[in-house]
Amino acid sequence: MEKSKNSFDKGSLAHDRVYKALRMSIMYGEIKPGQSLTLRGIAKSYNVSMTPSREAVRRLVAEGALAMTSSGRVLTPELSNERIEELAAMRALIEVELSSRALPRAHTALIDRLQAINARVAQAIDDHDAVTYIQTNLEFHKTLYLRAQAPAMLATAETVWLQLGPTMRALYGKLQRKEPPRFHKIILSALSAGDEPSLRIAVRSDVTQGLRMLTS
Amino acid sequence: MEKSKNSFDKGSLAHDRVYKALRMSIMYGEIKPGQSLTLRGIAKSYNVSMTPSREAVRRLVAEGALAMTSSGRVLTPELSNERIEELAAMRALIEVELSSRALPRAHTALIDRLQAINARVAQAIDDHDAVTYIQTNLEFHKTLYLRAQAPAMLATAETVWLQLGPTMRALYGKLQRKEPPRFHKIILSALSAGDEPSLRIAVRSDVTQGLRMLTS
DNA sequence: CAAAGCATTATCTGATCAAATTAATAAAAT
DNA sequence: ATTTTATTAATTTGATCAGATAATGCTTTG
Repeated sequence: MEKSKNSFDKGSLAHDRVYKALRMSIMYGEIKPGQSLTLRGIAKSYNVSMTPSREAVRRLVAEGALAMTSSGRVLTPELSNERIEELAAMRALIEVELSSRALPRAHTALIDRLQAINARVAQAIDDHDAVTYIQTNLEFHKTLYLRAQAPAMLATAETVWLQLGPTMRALYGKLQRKEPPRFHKIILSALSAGDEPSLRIAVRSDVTQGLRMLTS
Repeated sequence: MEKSKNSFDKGSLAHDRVYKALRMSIMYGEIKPGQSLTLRGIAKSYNVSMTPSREAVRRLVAEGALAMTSSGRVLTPELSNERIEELAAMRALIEVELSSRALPRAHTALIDRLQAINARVAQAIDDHDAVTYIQTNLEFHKTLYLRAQAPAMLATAETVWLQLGPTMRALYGKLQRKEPPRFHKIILSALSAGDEPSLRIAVRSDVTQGLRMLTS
């Protein structure tokens, strides 16, 4: 099939494809902090021109996933300890609320799915696969929060994840994990028991623990 | 002086000028919900081509200030009651935290400035000037939160304000205010007294009260 | 009320311009 | 003579515009 350049199928616009691809690379930590990107380079990688590339980049800059110098150069931001602490606090704030809202709607089917995802997290740890680990870990949280029926909050949470992406990758390198995150299991029990206070504490701990290690 | 088209003075890029102008119009409620915009129209209004206009619009869409149909048409979003309730909950969550963090650094100079701003809020109410009311009201909050030294949280709060802009304008129309928001005064007293629990309750109430009226 | 033609609109590419970065070269100091 | 600094040229890079293309919405007609 020919590469029909000018047929925007409305589901696959050029800038959107570029955005999604870059977003994944960043959120899952495939791009390391401080690395610089050029619009022409991005354009070439995805077989598009500069305009859609710049739109994708601009969007990611707006979301805090990329940084721009005063001259318009693009690079992945290196976060200060203060910024990491602040983002971790936001995760705690928002995700605790999301889990609370999800709790009344969390039935067995959901818990089973979470358990399955958690198994994949464990597998990624066994394989020493950092990208898959981050990906499945976030999938665990997102699957739960989706039940909260709070799209604006979820979007905000994902924006924070995006900003922490490169950092989470660095984190994974430091702590040599051997076992799946223990708080995930506590989250699952609290969910089954309908125990809101425990759930809130467990989510807060899960979200905070790792990041705290980086700032010390 | 000639209209030098291709001199980007780096402080005044075309897309940035358009973005800032549109953002202000939206946040202060000058554009009413449901109103539709065209890229060509925006481009013409600001004497630029479509490319920077689209970038500005895209950014605002990413921030939730504008919505796009599947065909790329731009319009100010009309928020459902659920969405309004959710955004108000986010304001409460984040702004309570911001005020808590600002409290230890809030000295007399800051409180004086807040009092001055509050006087301008009252003036705007006297003048029945909705735009200035919303503007100064947000300035009151922002001035306080700036002291929290938490740029990521503040940015998130401002994004929420942006999404609520058109709604806040509608709100102002419904409740015919005669006096300045009473919670502002409680916030100021709590600040002076260093009373964190009162501050948190006052901020939460101030943020929640008005929006709640809209959803009923 | 349905269909076809017309006008409007957004998306993308390629070209052009200006700024910024890098490379190269010359000058100066140790 | 070697290293450092200053200056200048060349290259890279981002921002913008105008034009071409295709999809969408609207109007008119059967």
